[in-house]
Amino acid sequence: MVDLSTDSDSEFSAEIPAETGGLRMTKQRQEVYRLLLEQRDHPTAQDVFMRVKDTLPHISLATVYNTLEALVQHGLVRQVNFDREPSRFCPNLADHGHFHDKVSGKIHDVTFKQGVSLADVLELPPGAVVTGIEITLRGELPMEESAK
Amino acid sequence: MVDLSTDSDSEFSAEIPAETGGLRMTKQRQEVYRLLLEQRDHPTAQDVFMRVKDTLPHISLATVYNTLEALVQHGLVRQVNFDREPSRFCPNLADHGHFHDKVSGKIHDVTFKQGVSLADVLELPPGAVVTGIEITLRGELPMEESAK
DNA sequence: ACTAAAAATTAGAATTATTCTTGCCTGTGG
DNA sequence: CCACAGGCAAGAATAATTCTAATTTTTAGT
Repeated sequence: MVDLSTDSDSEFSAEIPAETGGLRMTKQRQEVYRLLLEQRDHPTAQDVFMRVKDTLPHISLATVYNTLEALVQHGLVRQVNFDREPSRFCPNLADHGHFHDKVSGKIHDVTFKQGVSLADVLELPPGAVVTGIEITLRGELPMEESAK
Repeated sequence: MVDLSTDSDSEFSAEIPAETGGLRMTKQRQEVYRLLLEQRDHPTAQDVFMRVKDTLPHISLATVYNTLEALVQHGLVRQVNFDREPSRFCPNLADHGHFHDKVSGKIHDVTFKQGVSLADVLELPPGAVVTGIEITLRGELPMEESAK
């Protein structure tokens, strides 16, 4: 317990770190987030659960779900869905889509070419305000590439 | 699957109608398919179930699921997913994406502008062979338009 | 430090969309 | 008529996720 000054006027303690989007960083959230940043292979909640147990053996699956939701709400992580498969989680915040390789089962991030905007490509309903985009590609990669 | 005739000569019975992609058309399948073609508002399996009961009161939900799956397998209908919501079904076979209006809850088909190909826009992994694309937009439409 | 209030965690129950199982029915060909 | 294949219905089973209730941890005030 660090004893903070009991001084009356005083500056307030550090504002919530912008980096975490105002999310209180508990052990569990730190570990889950760190793990997502470290292994960027788009794990499911189950995957995260199994991995995080190495460092936090007592964590519960519910906490993993709660944590992932909190990270998503606070904009630190994106939730990605393929058909009806379990959701996957991705710490890449840049605008991007996902290529799902049928052969290896791996998912690759796919960025947009410079200078193109989706509006250039799609016949949007007039007046539409787009707040979110999701692009999913399915296909195959030659072996050498999918081993990447 | 389809049993090809083992007969030596003989004409074959009428070829499977191309229109149905080789799917045997029962009452249930006809109704479900007709309904999808008629009300193109991207219904869920539940929606279809409720609607089709008007004409086939004894149909079961399992049959609706089976039928929708069969229609999808045979390429007559597309299955569309938004996040983890129940799947929706869409008889529009042309390449298109979906715009999900938060306000009205309605889903609008979004076609590609002429002459653009996704490969022009995305930084695909080298060698990638794309077999399927899914584009989902989320946002809002001004009132007049969403009433359309 | 002491305490009350707020937020997070946990374990397990509940929910929900979907799939599976089992038995019955129907249409077709021999 | 009989056998067989495919379809259908009803309900059970499954799987991902969410909810509930109880406990623990953190925060803030004094």
